[in-house]
Amino acid sequence: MKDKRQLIMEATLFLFAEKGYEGTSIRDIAEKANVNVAMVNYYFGSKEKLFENIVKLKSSTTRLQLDEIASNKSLTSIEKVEMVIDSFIERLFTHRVFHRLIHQELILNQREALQCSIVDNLLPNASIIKQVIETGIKKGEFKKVDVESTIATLIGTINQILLSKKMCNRLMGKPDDYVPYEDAKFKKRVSVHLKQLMHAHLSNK
Amino acid sequence: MKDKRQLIMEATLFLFAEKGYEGTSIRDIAEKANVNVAMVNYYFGSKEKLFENIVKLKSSTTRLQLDEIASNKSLTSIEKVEMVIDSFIERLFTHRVFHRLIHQELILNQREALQCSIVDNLLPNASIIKQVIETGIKKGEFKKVDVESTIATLIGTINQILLSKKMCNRLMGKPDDYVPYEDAKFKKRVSVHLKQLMHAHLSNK
DNA sequence: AAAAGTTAATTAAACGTTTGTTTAATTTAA
DNA sequence: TTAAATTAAACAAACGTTTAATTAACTTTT
Repeated sequence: MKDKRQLIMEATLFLFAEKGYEGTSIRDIAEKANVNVAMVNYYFGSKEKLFENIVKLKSSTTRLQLDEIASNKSLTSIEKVEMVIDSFIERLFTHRVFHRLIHQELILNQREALQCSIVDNLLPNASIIKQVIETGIKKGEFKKVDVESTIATLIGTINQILLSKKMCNRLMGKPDDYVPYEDAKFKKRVSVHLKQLMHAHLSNK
Repeated sequence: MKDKRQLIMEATLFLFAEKGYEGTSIRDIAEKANVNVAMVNYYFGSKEKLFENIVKLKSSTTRLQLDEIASNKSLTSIEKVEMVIDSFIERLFTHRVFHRLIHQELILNQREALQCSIVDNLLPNASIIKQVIETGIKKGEFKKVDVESTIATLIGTINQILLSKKMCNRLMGKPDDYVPYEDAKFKKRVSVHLKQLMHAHLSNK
């Protein structure tokens, strides 16, 4: 049987992403994790500390793939961008529950400290892409685009698709009960779109 | 002196967008609007109905400009896209507080009915853009792109910039206390980026 | 190996607040 | 005089958290 700490964190992650921080009660969490209410405060001290624990744990595993791509010297800039796109899509789609949770916190302006730690954890990823694009521009492989806005487009497109299932399905012409995030075809579609988009936007053919 | 109904709705809009639905109490609202707690339920019946009232009121004023652009026959498709971009940026930047609020609701999966009415109100705008792009493709002015994904890029880019000030500033290389949304230069920057992007992505030069 | 002792894990119940909402009384306006 | 607007106070329910008692899991001692 699983560690209760872990059971609680998994249940919390799921419920927070589904119903938000304020919308989820400790009793909800305890029920979902099949533990006594008191266990949550026993292991984590408080609801807010439980939240911080989850964010820290989940954030610690990030950023490895991106670094690898950026530092690979046998790739052209556009190849790197394409790999970054696939890496991003794969990562965000897989961790979409957590992704939705941290974006709820970003949109909300409460819990300043937590928001800072989220931004600090997300930004290095953006910086790697930034570096890739800037290098491409210096080498003359890319046009002189607005690098920061281009990153906003990359991340924003994926977020637009990822953060609201209902909106995504309606926008992409799918039925309401369709679950796009587990469909490999759908992932491929987003990947192809972003690669075409970035190629047209960046490449100095 | 202003109508109390309106005072309550304005205070609610501000607080909901700032602290979320669950994070805002009726007492918070009453204090901000300088009215008695009982006034909220007296005028609106319940917290949830108050929410619905705000969404309906704010949504009713949408969609007029976009229709005008789409049906203007003296414009080329790319000109229409450019005008849609500016119209979108202007609109979302101006109503960014409300915009943040409804996106909180979209990301959360509670309050199904409210989510539906939000999607129903946002989607027609997307459909107009869709129609513009599809017409451009049929006329041969545009490449055969993934129309739905292209719209996700358009909206997603603006959302990425609009929904979190902290993330926006860090991403765009601005100091933390900078307020991008009231800076005309910043709006211009986003507009220029999106137009360049869409031109490269769509145009069949 | 059994018993006793010690710590950790787990529980049901209660704590004091805060929540959205309602009541019943009072003031204001028509 | 009548209806609408406004108020302070109270309502029950739900909240995060704590308590005090009990069980389980190890250690140590015999």
